[in-house]
Amino acid sequence: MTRRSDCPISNTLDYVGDKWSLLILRDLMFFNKNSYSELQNSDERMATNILSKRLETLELDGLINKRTDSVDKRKKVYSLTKKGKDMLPILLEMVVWCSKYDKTVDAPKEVIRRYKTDREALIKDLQKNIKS
Amino acid sequence: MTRRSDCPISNTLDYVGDKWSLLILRDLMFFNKNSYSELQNSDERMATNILSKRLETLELDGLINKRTDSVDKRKKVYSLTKKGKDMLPILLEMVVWCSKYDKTVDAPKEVIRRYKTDREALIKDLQKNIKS
DNA sequence: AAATTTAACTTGTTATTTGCAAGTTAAATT
DNA sequence: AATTTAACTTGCAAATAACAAGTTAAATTT
Repeated sequence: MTRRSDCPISNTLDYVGDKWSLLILRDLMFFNKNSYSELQNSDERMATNILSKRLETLELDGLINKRTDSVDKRKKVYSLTKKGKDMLPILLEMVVWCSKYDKTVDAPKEVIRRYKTDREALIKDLQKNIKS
Repeated sequence: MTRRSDCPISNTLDYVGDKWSLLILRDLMFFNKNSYSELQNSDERMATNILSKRLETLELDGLINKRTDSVDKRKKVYSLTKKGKDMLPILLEMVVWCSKYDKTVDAPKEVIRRYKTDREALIKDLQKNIKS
């Protein structure tokens, strides 16, 4: 999307302010998914053409990398760049907000607990565990 | 929007995962705007019918309140609920992320500085300053 | 008190984006 | 050689957003 203003929030939304991009980042971040088919099979069931387009723009925007698997040449491996991994705090805050206001949601309790005591360390830990 | 899954991130996006909602919250949060015309005149220039619809759903979702101004009856006053104010950390993380990766953006330096030293206090301060 | 302005919308209409179903291609497996 | 799998693409319908213009009720000006 074209830049709407000089506001950092607006600008961030120009990157990921659509219905799907942050869910792709979530899957790469928290569920260690890395292939097209894994991404397609998440609970929200994104349409294949939309997934394809989003992956393309996320790559163009430098949030993810795409490479071909060295053993299975059909397979493409998607991974987060540093820029992409650095969106983790945004997603974490969404988890925290939602688990406060919607108790029916599947929030990981251990994450919520650690968030309250040592947020910084939690973020580093979570980022460390992301597959490159 | 209808709930896509039980994921807290997906669910948060079902509230505010469109192009405009978070910008409305931003204006109410950081710029102390409270009227329709003020919201309409932000840099991104949202179309009036879209603004109208978004305000309606944000109110239905319990993120904002709408009341009639006591002196000028034409005027509607929009304000954030606690639930809405609690989205501030999400927006703050967007400011932090974007100012790290796009130096051409108008990020408030004092906020970025305070974020690094005392995030907690900064959030409370910013929330305290929001007009009810 | 009538005419004008203002705030907050609504109503068409067009353009863009999303969603669904089916089809394609190249590589791997049977 | 035939089938399956992974990662897409294509075409079309439905939903959403964008643009321009019009409406309504209250306030202000003349």
